[in-house]
Amino acid sequence: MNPAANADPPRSLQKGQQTRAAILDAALGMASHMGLEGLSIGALAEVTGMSKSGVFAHFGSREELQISVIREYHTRFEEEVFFPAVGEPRGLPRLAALFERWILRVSVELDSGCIYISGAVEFDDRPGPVRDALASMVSAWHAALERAIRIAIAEGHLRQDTDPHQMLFEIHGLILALHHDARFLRNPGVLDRARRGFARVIADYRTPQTVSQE
Amino acid sequence: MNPAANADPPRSLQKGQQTRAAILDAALGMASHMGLEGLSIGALAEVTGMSKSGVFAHFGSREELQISVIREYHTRFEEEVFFPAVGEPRGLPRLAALFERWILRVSVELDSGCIYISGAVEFDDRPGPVRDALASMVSAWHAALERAIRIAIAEGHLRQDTDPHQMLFEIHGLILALHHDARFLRNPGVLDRARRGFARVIADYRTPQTVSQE
DNA sequence: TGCAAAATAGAACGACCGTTCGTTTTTGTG
DNA sequence: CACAAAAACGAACGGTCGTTCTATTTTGCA
Repeated sequence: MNPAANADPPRSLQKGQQTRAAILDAALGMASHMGLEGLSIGALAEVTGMSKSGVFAHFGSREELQISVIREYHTRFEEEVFFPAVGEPRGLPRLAALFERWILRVSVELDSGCIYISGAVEFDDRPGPVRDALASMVSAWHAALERAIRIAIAEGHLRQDTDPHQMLFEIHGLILALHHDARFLRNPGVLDRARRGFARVIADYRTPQTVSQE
Repeated sequence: MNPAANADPPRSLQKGQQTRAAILDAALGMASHMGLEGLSIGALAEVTGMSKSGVFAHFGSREELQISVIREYHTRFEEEVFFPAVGEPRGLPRLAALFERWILRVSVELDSGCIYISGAVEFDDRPGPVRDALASMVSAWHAALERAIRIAIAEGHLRQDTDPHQMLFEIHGLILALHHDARFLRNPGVLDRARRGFARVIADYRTPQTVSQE
């Protein structure tokens, strides 16, 4: 049925790693739509044009496939959100860049979905390696954000008595609300709502004197 | 295996409605843990001590079962969150009561899960009657909240230029962050974080003069 | 170019799924 | 008490799932 789908394969990777990457790419797309629990090796085989056992052999188990997908998502998230933003100046500019890239990632994902968010709901009651992998990466991301907040405090951009945990909690809420309203309710204009929410949070935690300084 | 589980059945309902209610109760508990997609008629039959076909006959299809669970959750949510809160005085007191009961519902559900939230993630990419039922009830709840905000504006408790949609967006974010951090990350003390976030939102949208008035 | 190793295919498995159907039990009532 | 209606059962169905095995093909290197 499927005309041979491999066009100009780059010679940089071994064949195995190459198809593994292709499978992982398809799996990430599938998990974004159907969730990590919606991942099916059979469907994945159909999409990639290989046999079920061929797909299976690359991961050894469904659970390992799910974890691989999580790791792949983590890598992309780092590349598209974290690394570009840490190039910004320390303090508020960096924090704002992190947030802006974050909301773009979540809302570009109008048709792809954030695995961190959907995974958190899917696995909040399912102990095991998948949940552990997911939780550790979400926690790492939150820790990075909290670090950015602490830097902004140290730089004098935010009030000295700012509770970084609390501020992160509120910012994270804006992301989750954006995800919910954009993907589930399909409300238009939610991206700007998230931005306005962020501006209000920043305004609240900002040092009074810097308002006129900048 | 299972010793006859029906102890003193109330005579108010027909037998059919009675067992249907029992099934629905078990289904709600199961859906809270495994999600609406995790609902399985076989597992439900085992829990209630009846046959698969016996359970099935009460709903006619798995989809209808899911919708029934959503409706049941809606009813309980109304009873435990909405109705008691609308007894409070119009304006800020009522809005605060709605929020307080809401966060309790979400965090008491440390071991039961909010179907509105998990369902939104599960069905954001799955068109169909289940998604429609879920969306209509979530929207109804949001509309009720927005109404409460508008009343608070009309009462003069909140600034006249308050954007109800925006404020709802931010409050909803607090709920979602609470749900995420409590259930997935299992962070302690998140309930108070949600309360502090709410207080900050209120403070921002409050009419300046009322601060000293009360 | 030849050959071991890696990659993929293909068939089969046991388990669970939702659903159907015919039968049996239980219910409520005239 | 009898009897029709409602409820519950039990077996079977076609399907999909993850996984295992053995064979076949493809790869990459000596």
